[in-house]
Amino acid sequence: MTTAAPVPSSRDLPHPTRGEIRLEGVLHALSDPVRLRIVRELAAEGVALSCSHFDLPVTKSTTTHHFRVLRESGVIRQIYEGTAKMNALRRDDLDGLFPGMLDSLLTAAARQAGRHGEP
Amino acid sequence: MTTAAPVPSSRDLPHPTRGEIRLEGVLHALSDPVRLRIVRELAAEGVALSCSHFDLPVTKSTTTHHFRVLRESGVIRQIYEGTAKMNALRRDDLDGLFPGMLDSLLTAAARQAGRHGEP
DNA sequence: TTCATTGTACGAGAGACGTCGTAGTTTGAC
DNA sequence: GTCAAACTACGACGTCTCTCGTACAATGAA
Repeated sequence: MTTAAPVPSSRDLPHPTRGEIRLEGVLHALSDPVRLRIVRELAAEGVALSCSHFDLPVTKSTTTHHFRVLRESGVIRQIYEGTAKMNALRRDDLDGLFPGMLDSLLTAAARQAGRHGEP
Repeated sequence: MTTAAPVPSSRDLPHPTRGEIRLEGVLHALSDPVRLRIVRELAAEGVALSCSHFDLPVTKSTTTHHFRVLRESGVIRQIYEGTAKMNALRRDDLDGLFPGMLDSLLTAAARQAGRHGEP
């Protein structure tokens, strides 16, 4: 194998195109506490993260479900990388469609998290 | 009776306090097309509107349901005024809790509406 | 090949949701 | 007192959602 080529593994997953992303779907995806937490962490890290990186209060089956909801609503992009599945925020698409919305939602989530419990 | 006093009629409805409003609940409330439409219209008019002012593609029972979801999530405030029930956006509370979020959501909704169908 | 890691598929259960229709209550006007 | 208008309550329905457990598939390493 060569060195740096990010060879994408075989199987790939269905994603909505930018034009297919619906505001209602995005809001629904973010209205679940587990998913909102995932998105907050993705935004905070700024890079793609594997599913197993997250320490969520649900089983693996349920985790898979939540990541699928996020993907199908257009919030994240998922690609296989070896045995891991990497998840990245679709920032470009969301910012292109709804300028400023994602950031104000993330800010709102951070404020709420700050008010209650964890900083 | 006197002339201009906005005498509030007897029965009143349960509303969450500002501190009880949860982001997830607000996002869930706005993730339904009918409710998003109601909120957009309330924001556009800027004043309280009666339920019957809206021409929605659902029955009156369902309309009542949607207004209740909006009220219980903290998005709107409802007060009876005679036989009508007036609905107003809780702008102050939402802006206080989540600065800028409501406006960016409304802008996002307007952009999406502009892209598809009606201007 | 064997094995551990990572994640999926499938089915199931409990509950919430969006929708409706019918019957009822409250209010204000006549 | 009567009546129409505005809205609610309640029950029902089909669907979707969140959750889980078990069994399975793909990958990379030993």
